[in-house]
Amino acid sequence: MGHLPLPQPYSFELSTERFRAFGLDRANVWHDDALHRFVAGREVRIAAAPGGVEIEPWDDAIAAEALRHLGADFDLPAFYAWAAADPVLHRVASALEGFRPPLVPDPFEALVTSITAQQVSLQSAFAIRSRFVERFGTAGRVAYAFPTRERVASAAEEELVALGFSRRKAEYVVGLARAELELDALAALPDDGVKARLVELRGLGEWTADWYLARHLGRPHAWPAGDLGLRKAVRVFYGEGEDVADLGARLHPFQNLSAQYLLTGLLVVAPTAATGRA
DNA sequence: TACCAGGTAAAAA
DNA sequence: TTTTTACATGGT
Repeated sequence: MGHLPLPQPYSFELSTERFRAFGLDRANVWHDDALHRFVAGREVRIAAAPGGVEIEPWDDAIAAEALRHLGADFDLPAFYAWAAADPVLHRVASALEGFRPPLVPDPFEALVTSITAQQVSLQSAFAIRSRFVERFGTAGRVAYAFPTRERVASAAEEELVALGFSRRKAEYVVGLARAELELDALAALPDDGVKARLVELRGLGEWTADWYLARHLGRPHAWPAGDLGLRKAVRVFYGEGEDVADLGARLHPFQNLSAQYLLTGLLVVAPTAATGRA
């Protein structure tokens, strides 16, 4: 067991909202007031602790990956100072002080997670993805290790269809697993380069590439302008007249944090307005 | 029941 | 070149 300090401010409660809001994700299990998932190859339990989190079990590799996973690299004080000039963002950021968007540690997990969420509700996506994780992943005590690329490469598309994947998405996921592209190498490329490589693969479009930049690589300027949830959040917080692409340009250089604050704001700040009837 | 939900590729016009 | 359609599940 180890104590992992995180840059302040940090709210464990707000930062883990995503793991409770949409149903069960077998690879990121909220249980017993803690987040259970595989980090650096081992199943860990991450719980709130003064000034950060406590992690069990503990070693240097786990600590390093957990830091990144928990969003330690985001500069929240700089973001808040900058957001103070925008009344809308200031309101949302103030209500979510200490929210650090978690990053998906594994690139394959990030992409498959996005594919499962294409077009369908997050509730549906979580349900289908959990069945996939249980079928092809490795069971731990509480959580499952997300299926490896190698395991999925050897799967039959028909096996995914049986879990509720559309035939098209089953082809995307197995095709991605079997593709030549070296995912770890993408981290060395600029945003545009990452997107160009990803959208060459069947089933990975601009939306998926944007979320890869935002949720896996943690790139500051990522802005998934086509995302339905983000579009709703912009409508709710900025009003009908606001153009999502224009707003993205205006939110430079904090597009990623802005997008994630607006989306979490839908869950936490304006649950009533989020119905779209406000 | 029908419609919508954190898209994408392929067919049709 | 631009527009339309199919896709599968879960919630309402």
